[in-house]
Amino acid sequence: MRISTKGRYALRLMLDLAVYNTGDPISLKDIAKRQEISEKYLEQIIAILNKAGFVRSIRGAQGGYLLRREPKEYTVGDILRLTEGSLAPVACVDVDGEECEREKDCVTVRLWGMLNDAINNVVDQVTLEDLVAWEAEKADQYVI
Amino acid sequence: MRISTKGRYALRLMLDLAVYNTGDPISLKDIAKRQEISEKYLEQIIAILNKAGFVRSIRGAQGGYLLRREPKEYTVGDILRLTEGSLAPVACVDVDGEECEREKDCVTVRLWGMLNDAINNVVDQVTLEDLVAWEAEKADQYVI
DNA sequence: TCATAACATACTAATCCAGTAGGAAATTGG
DNA sequence: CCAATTTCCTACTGGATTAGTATGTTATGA
Repeated sequence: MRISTKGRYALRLMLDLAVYNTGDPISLKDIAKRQEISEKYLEQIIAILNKAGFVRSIRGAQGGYLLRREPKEYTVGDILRLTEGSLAPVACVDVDGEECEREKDCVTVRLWGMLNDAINNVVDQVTLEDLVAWEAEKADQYVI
Repeated sequence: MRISTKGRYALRLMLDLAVYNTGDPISLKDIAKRQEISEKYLEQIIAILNKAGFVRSIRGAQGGYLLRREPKEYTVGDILRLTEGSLAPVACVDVDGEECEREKDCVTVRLWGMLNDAINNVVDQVTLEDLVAWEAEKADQYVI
Protein backbone atom coordinates (compact mmCIF):
# COMPACT_ATOMS: atom_id res chain seq x y z
CA MET A 1 0.00 0.00 0.00
CA ARG A 2 2.82 2.42 -0.67
CA ILE A 3 2.93 5.41 -2.96
CA SER A 4 6.12 4.96 -4.99
CA THR A 5 8.89 7.49 -5.39
CA LYS A 6 7.56 8.28 -8.85
CA GLY A 7 4.35 9.74 -7.49
CA ARG A 8 5.99 11.39 -4.51
CA TYR A 9 8.72 12.97 -6.60
CA ALA A 10 6.18 14.14 -9.17
CA LEU A 11 4.32 15.91 -6.40
CA ARG A 12 7.45 17.59 -5.07
CA LEU A 13 8.42 18.51 -8.59
CA MET A 14 5.10 20.20 -9.26
CA LEU A 15 5.22 21.87 -5.87
CA ASP A 16 8.71 23.17 -6.61
CA LEU A 17 7.49 24.62 -9.91
CA ALA A 18 4.64 26.31 -8.08
CA VAL A 19 6.70 27.68 -5.21
CA TYR A 20 9.66 28.94 -7.23
CA ASN A 21 7.65 30.24 -10.16
CA THR A 22 8.73 33.70 -11.35
CA GLY A 23 7.51 33.42 -14.90
CA ASP A 24 10.92 32.25 -16.13
CA PRO A 25 11.45 28.59 -16.87
CA ILE A 26 12.88 26.52 -14.05
CA SER A 27 15.51 23.95 -14.97
CA LEU A 28 15.44 20.38 -13.75
CA LYS A 29 18.93 20.88 -12.43
CA ASP A 30 17.68 23.46 -9.95
CA ILE A 31 14.73 21.33 -8.93
CA ALA A 32 16.95 18.28 -8.52
CA LYS A 33 19.30 20.25 -6.31
CA ARG A 34 16.58 21.74 -4.13
CA GLN A 35 14.64 18.52 -3.78
CA GLU A 36 17.69 16.28 -3.53
CA ILE A 37 16.46 13.94 -6.24
CA SER A 38 18.48 12.46 -9.12
CA GLU A 39 18.15 14.79 -12.09
CA LYS A 40 18.13 11.89 -14.52
CA TYR A 41 15.28 10.26 -12.70
CA LEU A 42 13.35 13.53 -12.64
CA GLU A 43 13.73 13.73 -16.40
CA GLN A 44 11.69 10.58 -16.75
CA ILE A 45 9.06 11.77 -14.34
CA ILE A 46 8.63 15.19 -15.86
CA ALA A 47 8.33 13.60 -19.28
CA ILE A 48 5.07 12.07 -18.10
CA LEU A 49 3.85 15.39 -16.75
CA ASN A 50 4.87 17.11 -19.95
CA LYS A 51 3.12 14.65 -22.24
CA ALA A 52 -0.04 15.03 -20.18
CA GLY A 53 0.14 18.79 -20.58
CA PHE A 54 0.63 19.45 -16.87
CA VAL A 55 3.79 21.45 -17.54
CA ARG A 56 5.21 23.45 -20.42
CA SER A 57 8.82 22.90 -21.48
CA ILE A 58 11.28 25.34 -22.99
CA ARG A 59 14.31 23.74 -24.61
CA GLY A 60 17.86 24.95 -24.91
CA ALA A 61 20.02 27.13 -22.70
CA GLN A 62 18.07 29.01 -20.01
CA GLY A 63 15.28 26.59 -20.72
CA GLY A 64 13.27 24.63 -18.24
CA TYR A 65 9.70 24.02 -17.19
CA LEU A 66 6.65 25.98 -16.11
CA LEU A 67 3.26 24.95 -14.79
CA ARG A 68 0.60 25.12 -17.48
CA ARG A 69 -2.23 26.08 -15.13
CA GLU A 70 -2.74 27.73 -11.76
CA PRO A 71 -1.69 25.65 -8.74
CA LYS A 72 -5.30 25.47 -7.53
CA GLU A 73 -6.23 23.71 -10.76
CA TYR A 74 -4.14 20.63 -9.99
CA THR A 75 -5.36 18.22 -7.38
CA VAL A 76 -2.96 15.82 -5.72
CA GLY A 77 -5.12 13.05 -7.19
CA ASP A 78 -4.51 14.34 -10.73
CA ILE A 79 -0.77 14.20 -10.25
CA LEU A 80 -0.64 10.89 -8.41
CA ARG A 81 -3.00 9.07 -10.76
CA LEU A 82 -1.04 10.26 -13.76
CA THR A 83 2.31 9.11 -12.43
CA GLU A 84 1.33 6.18 -10.18
CA GLY A 85 -1.55 4.82 -12.15
CA SER A 86 -4.79 4.07 -10.34
CA LEU A 87 -4.96 4.70 -6.60
CA ALA A 88 -7.69 2.08 -6.08
CA PRO A 89 -6.73 -0.37 -3.31
CA VAL A 90 -7.95 -3.32 -5.38
CA ALA A 91 -8.69 -3.73 -9.08
CA CYS A 92 -12.42 -4.40 -8.68
CA VAL A 93 -13.18 -0.91 -7.34
CA ASP A 94 -11.08 0.75 -10.00
CA VAL A 95 -12.97 2.94 -12.46
CA ASP A 96 -11.64 1.02 -15.41
CA GLY A 97 -10.27 -2.00 -13.61
CA GLU A 98 -11.07 -5.52 -14.64
CA GLU A 99 -14.27 -7.01 -13.27
CA CYS A 100 -14.27 -9.92 -10.88
CA GLU A 101 -16.20 -13.13 -11.41
CA ARG A 102 -17.00 -13.43 -7.73
CA GLU A 103 -18.25 -9.87 -7.38
CA LYS A 104 -21.87 -10.78 -6.70
CA ASP A 105 -20.90 -13.05 -3.76
CA CYS A 106 -18.06 -10.95 -2.47
CA VAL A 107 -18.70 -8.62 0.46
CA THR A 108 -15.14 -7.38 0.66
CA VAL A 109 -15.77 -5.14 -2.35
CA ARG A 110 -17.94 -3.03 -0.09
CA LEU A 111 -14.95 -2.55 2.18
CA TRP A 112 -12.67 -1.75 -0.74
CA GLY A 113 -15.24 0.74 -1.96
CA MET A 114 -15.18 2.51 1.39
CA LEU A 115 -11.40 2.54 1.38
CA ASN A 116 -11.32 3.82 -2.18
CA ASP A 117 -13.72 6.64 -1.30
CA ALA A 118 -11.67 7.58 1.75
CA ILE A 119 -8.50 7.80 -0.33
CA ASN A 120 -10.12 9.75 -3.15
CA ASN A 121 -11.74 12.10 -0.69
CA VAL A 122 -8.28 13.20 0.42
CA VAL A 123 -6.37 13.30 -2.84
CA ASP A 124 -9.14 14.92 -4.87
CA GLN A 125 -9.71 17.62 -2.27
CA VAL A 126 -6.15 18.76 -1.74
CA THR A 127 -4.66 20.95 -4.49
CA LEU A 128 -1.17 22.15 -5.29
CA GLU A 129 -2.25 25.52 -3.97
CA ASP A 130 -2.88 23.94 -0.58
CA LEU A 131 0.60 22.47 -0.56
CA VAL A 132 2.03 25.87 -1.42
CA ALA A 133 0.08 27.41 1.45
CA TRP A 134 1.33 24.76 3.85
CA GLU A 135 4.85 25.46 2.75
CA ALA A 136 4.34 29.15 3.45
CA GLU A 137 2.96 28.35 6.91
CA LYS A 138 5.93 26.19 7.63
CA ALA A 139 8.35 28.91 6.54
CA ASP A 140 6.64 31.34 8.92
CA GLN A 141 7.44 29.11 11.86
CA TYR A 142 11.14 29.68 11.30
CA VAL A 143 10.89 33.46 10.91
CA ILE A 144 10.11 33.86 14.61
CA MET B 1 -1.28 1.54 -3.95
CA ARG B 2 -2.72 -1.93 -4.11
CA ILE B 3 -3.58 -4.32 -1.32
CA SER B 4 -1.92 -7.58 -2.35
CA THR B 5 -3.61 -10.96 -2.63
CA LYS B 6 -2.06 -11.94 0.67
CA GLY B 7 -4.09 -9.41 2.62
CA ARG B 8 -7.22 -9.88 0.57
CA TYR B 9 -7.11 -13.65 0.86
CA ALA B 10 -6.42 -13.42 4.59
CA LEU B 11 -9.55 -11.33 4.96
CA ARG B 12 -11.69 -13.77 3.00
CA LEU B 13 -10.16 -16.64 4.93
CA MET B 14 -11.05 -15.08 8.28
CA LEU B 15 -14.50 -14.20 6.97
CA ASP B 16 -15.03 -17.77 5.84
CA LEU B 17 -14.07 -19.04 9.30
CA ALA B 18 -16.55 -16.62 10.86
CA VAL B 19 -19.43 -17.38 8.50
CA TYR B 20 -19.10 -21.16 8.43
CA ASN B 21 -18.26 -21.55 12.10
CA THR B 22 -20.18 -24.37 13.82
CA GLY B 23 -17.71 -25.07 16.59
CA ASP B 24 -16.04 -27.82 14.58
CA PRO B 25 -12.72 -27.11 12.90
CA ILE B 26 -12.90 -25.99 9.29
CA SER B 27 -10.31 -27.44 6.90
CA LEU B 28 -8.31 -25.33 4.50
CA LYS B 29 -9.52 -27.59 1.72
CA ASP B 30 -13.10 -26.45 2.29
CA ILE B 31 -12.11 -22.81 2.50
CA ALA B 32 -9.99 -23.09 -0.63
CA LYS B 33 -12.93 -24.62 -2.49
CA ARG B 34 -15.48 -22.05 -1.34
CA GLN B 35 -13.21 -19.08 -1.87
CA GLU B 36 -11.63 -20.41 -5.07
CA ILE B 37 -8.11 -19.82 -3.80
CA SER B 38 -5.11 -22.17 -4.08
CA GLU B 39 -5.01 -24.34 -0.95
CA LYS B 40 -1.21 -24.34 -0.93
CA TYR B 41 -1.11 -20.57 -0.97
CA LEU B 42 -3.71 -20.39 1.78
CA GLU B 43 -1.48 -22.61 3.90
CA GLN B 44 1.18 -19.91 3.91
CA ILE B 45 -1.29 -17.19 4.71
CA ILE B 46 -2.99 -19.00 7.56
CA ALA B 47 0.42 -19.81 9.02
CA ILE B 48 0.83 -16.08 9.64
CA LEU B 49 -2.61 -15.82 11.22
CA ASN B 50 -1.90 -18.89 13.33
CA LYS B 51 1.45 -17.65 14.63
CA ALA B 52 -0.17 -14.36 15.58
CA GLY B 53 -2.84 -16.23 17.53
CA PHE B 54 -5.68 -15.04 15.31
CA VAL B 55 -6.80 -18.63 14.68
CA ARG B 56 -6.49 -21.94 16.48
CA SER B 57 -5.39 -25.02 14.56
CA ILE B 58 -6.30 -28.67 15.09
CA ARG B 59 -4.03 -31.13 13.32
CA GLY B 60 -4.78 -34.52 11.82
CA ALA B 61 -7.86 -35.98 10.16
CA GLN B 62 -11.02 -33.93 10.73
CA GLY B 63 -8.70 -31.14 11.79
CA GLY B 64 -8.79 -27.57 10.62
CA TYR B 65 -9.00 -24.05 11.98
CA LEU B 66 -11.20 -21.97 14.23
CA LEU B 67 -11.25 -18.28 15.10
CA ARG B 68 -9.68 -17.62 18.48
CA ARG B 69 -11.93 -14.68 19.33
CA GLU B 70 -15.33 -13.29 18.44
CA PRO B 71 -15.64 -11.78 14.95
CA LYS B 72 -16.27 -8.34 16.43
CA GLU B 73 -12.86 -8.48 18.08
CA TYR B 74 -10.96 -8.47 14.80
CA THR B 75 -10.75 -5.27 12.82
CA VAL B 76 -9.94 -5.34 9.15
CA GLY B 77 -6.89 -3.28 10.05
CA ASP B 78 -5.62 -6.00 12.40
CA ILE B 79 -5.82 -8.60 9.67
CA LEU B 80 -4.41 -6.46 6.87
CA ARG B 81 -1.52 -5.05 8.89
CA LEU B 82 -0.55 -8.51 10.02
CA THR B 83 -0.49 -9.98 6.53
CA GLU B 84 0.36 -6.95 4.39
CA GLY B 85 2.64 -5.15 6.75
CA SER B 86 2.08 -1.44 7.33
CA LEU B 87 -0.76 0.27 5.50
CA ALA B 88 0.93 3.68 5.62
CA PRO B 89 1.09 5.27 2.16
CA VAL B 90 4.68 6.38 2.73
CA ALA B 91 7.34 5.32 5.21
CA CYS B 92 7.59 8.66 7.00
CA VAL B 93 4.06 8.51 8.39
CA ASP B 94 4.46 4.91 9.47
CA VAL B 95 4.32 4.28 13.21
CA ASP B 96 7.67 2.59 13.19
CA GLY B 97 8.88 3.62 9.77
CA GLU B 98 12.25 5.18 9.17
CA GLU B 99 12.51 8.90 9.63
CA CYS B 100 13.26 11.26 6.79
CA GLU B 101 16.07 13.78 6.75
CA ARG B 102 13.95 16.29 4.91
CA GLU B 103 10.97 16.02 7.22
CA LYS B 104 11.26 19.49 8.67
CA ASP B 105 11.15 21.10 5.20
CA CYS B 106 8.72 18.69 3.63
CA VAL B 107 5.07 19.67 3.41
CA THR B 108 3.98 16.53 1.66
CA VAL B 109 4.16 14.63 4.96
CA ARG B 110 1.08 16.56 6.02
CA LEU B 111 -0.72 15.17 2.99
CA TRP B 112 0.51 11.65 3.70
CA GLY B 113 -0.64 12.03 7.27
CA MET B 114 -4.14 12.92 6.10
CA LEU B 115 -4.15 9.98 3.72
CA ASN B 116 -2.88 7.67 6.43
CA ASP B 117 -5.62 8.84 8.80
CA ALA B 118 -8.28 8.36 6.16
CA ILE B 119 -7.15 4.80 5.50
CA ASN B 120 -6.87 3.89 9.17
CA ASN B 121 -10.24 5.41 9.87
CA VAL B 122 -11.80 2.84 7.56
CA VAL B 123 -9.82 -0.28 8.33
CA ASP B 124 -9.80 0.21 12.11
CA GLN B 125 -13.53 0.85 12.23
CA VAL B 126 -14.75 -2.13 10.22
CA THR B 127 -14.70 -5.50 12.00
CA LEU B 128 -15.09 -9.08 10.86
CA GLU B 129 -18.57 -8.96 12.39
CA ASP B 130 -19.48 -6.17 9.99
CA LEU B 131 -18.34 -8.26 7.05
CA VAL B 132 -20.43 -11.17 8.31
CA ALA B 133 -23.45 -8.88 8.58
CA TRP B 134 -22.92 -7.60 5.06
CA GLU B 135 -22.74 -11.14 3.82
CA ALA B 136 -26.05 -11.91 5.53
CA GLU B 137 -27.64 -8.83 3.94
CA LYS B 138 -26.40 -9.90 0.57
CA ALA B 139 -27.79 -13.41 1.01
CA ASP B 140 -31.21 -11.91 1.87
CA GLN B 141 -31.35 -10.21 -1.48
CA TYR B 142 -31.39 -13.54 -3.22
CA VAL B 143 -34.06 -15.10 -0.96
CA ILE B 144 -36.75 -12.82 -2.42
C1' DT C 1 29.85 27.94 -31.86
C1' DC C 2 29.59 26.27 -27.46
C1' DA C 3 27.53 25.58 -23.19
C1' DT C 4 23.14 24.48 -21.49
C1' DA C 5 19.12 22.05 -21.06
C1' DA C 6 15.32 19.22 -22.78
C1' DC C 7 14.24 14.78 -25.09
C1' DA C 8 14.66 9.70 -26.06
C1' DT C 9 15.72 5.03 -25.27
C1' DA C 10 17.94 1.19 -23.33
C1' DC C 11 19.67 -1.17 -19.54
C1' DT C 12 20.14 -3.15 -14.70
C1' DA C 13 20.26 -4.70 -9.88
C1' DA C 14 17.30 -5.56 -6.31
C1' DT C 15 13.04 -6.53 -4.44
C1' DC C 16 8.32 -8.09 -4.29
C1' DC C 17 4.38 -10.92 -5.84
C1' DA C 18 1.85 -14.88 -6.39
C1' DG C 19 2.11 -18.72 -6.23
C1' DT C 20 4.23 -24.28 -6.78
C1' DA C 21 6.54 -28.24 -5.00
C1' DG C 22 7.68 -31.73 -1.87
C1' DG C 23 7.71 -33.76 2.12
C1' DA C 24 7.36 -34.28 7.62
C1' DA C 25 4.46 -34.64 11.65
C1' DA C 26 0.07 -35.29 14.01
C1' DT C 27 -4.49 -37.29 14.46
C1' DT C 28 -8.50 -40.24 13.74
C1' DG C 29 -11.59 -43.81 11.86
C1' DG C 30 -11.67 -48.46 10.60
C1' DC D 1 -1.88 -50.80 13.81
C1' DC D 2 -2.51 -48.63 9.37
C1' DA D 3 -4.10 -45.58 5.96
C1' DA D 4 -6.23 -41.39 5.01
C1' DT D 5 -6.53 -36.81 6.29
C1' DT D 6 -4.90 -32.55 7.53
C1' DT D 7 -1.67 -29.26 9.41
C1' DC D 8 3.14 -27.71 9.32
C1' DC D 9 7.64 -26.40 7.26
C1' DT D 10 10.95 -24.94 3.88
C1' DA D 11 12.63 -24.13 -0.53
C1' DC D 12 12.10 -22.66 -5.09
C1' DT D 13 10.53 -19.94 -9.30
C1' DG D 14 8.90 -16.99 -13.13
C1' DG D 15 7.36 -12.61 -13.82
C1' DA D 16 6.60 -7.91 -12.67
C1' DT D 17 7.82 -3.65 -10.50
C1' DT D 18 10.92 -0.22 -8.49
C1' DA D 19 14.35 3.03 -8.54
C1' DG D 20 17.19 4.39 -10.67
C1' DT D 21 21.94 4.67 -14.46
C1' DA D 22 23.85 5.25 -18.84
C1' DT D 23 24.37 7.10 -23.28
C1' DG D 24 23.37 9.63 -26.29
C1' DT D 25 20.52 13.34 -29.67
C1' DT D 26 18.25 17.74 -30.48
C1' DA D 27 17.18 22.54 -29.68
C1' DT D 28 18.35 27.25 -28.16
C1' DG D 29 20.39 31.46 -26.19
C1' DA D 30 24.66 34.17 -25.20
